[in-house]
Amino acid sequence: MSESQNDFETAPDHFSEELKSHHGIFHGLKFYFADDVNKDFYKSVVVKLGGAVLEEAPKDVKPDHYIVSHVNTFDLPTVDPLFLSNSAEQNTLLNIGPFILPPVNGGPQYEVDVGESDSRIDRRITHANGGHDDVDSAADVRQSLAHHDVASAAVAAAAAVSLTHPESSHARQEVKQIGRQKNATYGGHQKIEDPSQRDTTLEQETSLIQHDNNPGNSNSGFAAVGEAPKAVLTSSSNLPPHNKSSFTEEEDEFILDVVRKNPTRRTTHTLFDEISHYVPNHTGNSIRHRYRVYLSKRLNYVYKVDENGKLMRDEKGEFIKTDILPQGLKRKFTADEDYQLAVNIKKQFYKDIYQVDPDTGESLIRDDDEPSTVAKRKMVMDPTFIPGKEPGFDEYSVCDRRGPLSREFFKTYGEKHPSHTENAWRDRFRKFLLNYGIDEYISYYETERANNRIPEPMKNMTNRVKRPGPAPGNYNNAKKVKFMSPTAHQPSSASANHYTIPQDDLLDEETLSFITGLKRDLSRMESQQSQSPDVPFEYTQELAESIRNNFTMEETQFDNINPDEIPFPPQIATTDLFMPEFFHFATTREFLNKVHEIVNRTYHTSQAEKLVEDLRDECGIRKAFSTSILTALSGDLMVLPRYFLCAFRYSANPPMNVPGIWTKEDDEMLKNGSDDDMKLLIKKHGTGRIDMRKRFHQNDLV
DNA sequence: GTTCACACCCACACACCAC
DNA sequence: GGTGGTGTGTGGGTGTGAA
Repeated sequence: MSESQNDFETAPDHFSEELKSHHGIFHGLKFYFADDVNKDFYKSVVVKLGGAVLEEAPKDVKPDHYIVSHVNTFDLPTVDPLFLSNSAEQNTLLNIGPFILPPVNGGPQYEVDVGESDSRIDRRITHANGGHDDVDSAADVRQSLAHHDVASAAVAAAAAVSLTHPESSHARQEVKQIGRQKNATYGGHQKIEDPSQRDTTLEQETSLIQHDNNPGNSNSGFAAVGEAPKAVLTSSSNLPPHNKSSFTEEEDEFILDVVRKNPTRRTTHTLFDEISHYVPNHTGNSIRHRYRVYLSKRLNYVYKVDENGKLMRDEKGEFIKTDILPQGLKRKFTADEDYQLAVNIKKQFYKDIYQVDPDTGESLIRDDDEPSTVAKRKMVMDPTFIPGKEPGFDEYSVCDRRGPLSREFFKTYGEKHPSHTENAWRDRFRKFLLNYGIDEYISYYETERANNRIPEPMKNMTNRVKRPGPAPGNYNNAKKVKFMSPTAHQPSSASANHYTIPQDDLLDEETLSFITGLKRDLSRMESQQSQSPDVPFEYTQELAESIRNNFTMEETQFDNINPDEIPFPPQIATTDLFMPEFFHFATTREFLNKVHEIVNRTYHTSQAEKLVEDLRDECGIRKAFSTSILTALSGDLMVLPRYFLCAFRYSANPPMNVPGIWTKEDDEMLKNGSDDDMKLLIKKHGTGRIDMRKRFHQNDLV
C-alpha cells in the first residue's frame, strides 16, 4: 500500500525509484501537455528523465516538439501519454509511431519514422496527405467549436476519425493493446472501484487520461454546431466487413465521460442503451460490456453527485472530480440486514401477540388506551393468551405466523434503516424471510456467528414465472431498431445503418448543451472566450443574445397571465397527458411553481432523461408529453412554464401564436422558406429561435 | 487458442396496483 | 389498510461467433 493514496498528480514511490535509475531517455525532447488530468505527474516523469516541458502549445510542426494529449485536436504531432509512461516504465525511448494520435478533424496525418534505436527519435514528420505543413485546418476546428460538451463532440470526432482516417484504427489498436498489456502487468485493479483497498498502482497513474470535460473547459471539443448527429450517422459507412465494429478511442472516451457524469447509473443497462443512441455502431449490450470489461479500469474519477444523483459544481461552477464512487440504484441485502429484519419482525409479532415489550418485559396495555388501540390490539393478539404467562422473547418462536404486519411497520423501519426503501424491506420480508422462515434464519445466522463463520444473506427464494419476450437487461439491436424514427429523413450518404436521435431522447447531448449554454453559461462562455480568444463564440453569443432579448420582451405579454385565474385542473389536462400526481396539485400556481423550480435546476447534457423523469415524478407530466413539448420549444427550457401557462389559459395544446412554441404550421412554413412565411416566423419567434429551429430540422429532431 | 463485440440470462431490489 | 400479484430494470454475470 502506497503512502501517496488518492494522488493523481504525483509519481508513485516505486515509480520514482525507478526513475532515479534513468539517465534522461527524454533528453532533447519537448512536450506540451494539453490535458489537465495527471499533467503534473507526466511533467515530473518528463523532467526527471531529461525532457523539457513546454508551457505553450507549439504553433507549428517542429522537430523534438510534441503535444501530449489523449486526443489530437491541434493537428500537430500529438502523442498519447502512454508513450511517456511506457518509455519510463521500460527505461527505454520507445518507438513513438504507435503512440502518435491521428488528428480528429480530418487534418493532416503524420507519419513518424524512428531512427537509430539507441538515439533520439528521428523526427521526420511528414504529412501523409501530401506534405502540407500548414496547420490552417486547426483553425477550422476552432471555427466550428462552440460550447459543446466534449462527450458529444467525441462521438462526432469518432466518426470523423473513422471516416477520414480509416488507417488510423491500426495505430489505435496498437495503443489500446499497449494499454491492455499495462493493465495486465499491474493487475488491472481500479482503486476507484474499491476505495478501501487502494494502492497506488502505476496503472492508476498512467492509465489513459481524457481531457477535461467541464463545460467551462470545452476548448478541447471539436464538433461543429449541429453536426454531431450527422457525423454519427455517416460513421457507419466505415464499418468493417464483418458485422462488428471496434470501439474507437473516442467512443471509449465518450462512454467514460457519460459514465463519469452519471456515476450512480454506471451499472445499469439503460444508461448504456442511452449511450448507444449516440454511438450507432454499437448496441447497449456491447457498450455496457465494453465498459464493464475494459473501460471501468480507466474510469479513474467520476463527477460528484448529490443524494439525488444530480451533478454538483464547485464555486467556479465546474464539476467536482472524485474517486469515490456513489452508490448504485439498488443495494444487495446483507446477512446482517436480513438478521436484523428477522429479529425486528419477530419482536413486532411478540408485541402484537402478548402486548409485552420484548426488550423490557413491560406490558404495553394501558388503562387509558384509545378505543382504536384496543380494537387493533384485539385483532393482533392471541385470544388464548393469559396475561403474565407469556414466554420470554428468547423462548418465543414465530412458527408459521405471517402477519398481520402494518405498512406503518415498514414505513418506520425504512426510515430507521434507510439503506433500503420501505417497499424493498417489505418485499424482502415477503419474498425471502417468509419463504426461508423467520425462526430458521435467526437460528441459522446465530449458529454461524457462534461458530465464527460468516453467515450469508438469504438467496434463491424468488420463483417467479419467466416473463415473455426478451430477458431483462438485454439491449440488443432489435431493441435499438424500436427507437428508429419511421419518418426520419434518409440522407443519401447514410447507409442501411442510418440512425436517428429518437424522440424520447429529444434533448440530446448537443441540443441540451446548446440550451444549457443559452440559459446559464453565457457568463462562462464569455470568460472562456477571454481565456481562449482564438475560439470564436460570436455566433452562439449573438444567437443567445437574440433569444434572450426576445424572451425578455415577451415576458410582459405571455408570462404575466395570472395563474390564479386559471381553474385547476385546467380543461385540457387529460390523463393521457398527465399522471395522477398532476391532479394532486391544488392550484395552477402551485403546479407552475414546481415547473419553474425544475427548469431552474442544473441538468447536465447527459441528464436529459433525468429532466424528463423529474417532470414526470414531481409534476405528473407524462414523459411523452414533456418530450413533445420540448420538441415544440426546440428544447428551450425557459419557455416551458410559458407553454403550460398559455395552454391552460387558452385551452390549446399546443398554444398558438406564442413565441418560442413551434407548431406544425410553423415548421411547415420554415421548411417552405418563402419570404412571406419567413417574415411571419421572424415576427413570431425572432431570428435567433429560427436559427435554432433550423438545427432541429437539420438533425431530424422535429 | 485467444480476443473482442455482442447477445442473452436471471435473481432480485424496488415499485405499484387491485382486491 | 393489509396482502398478494406483478411490472420494471438493476446488477452481475455467461454464451457465442467472428476475426
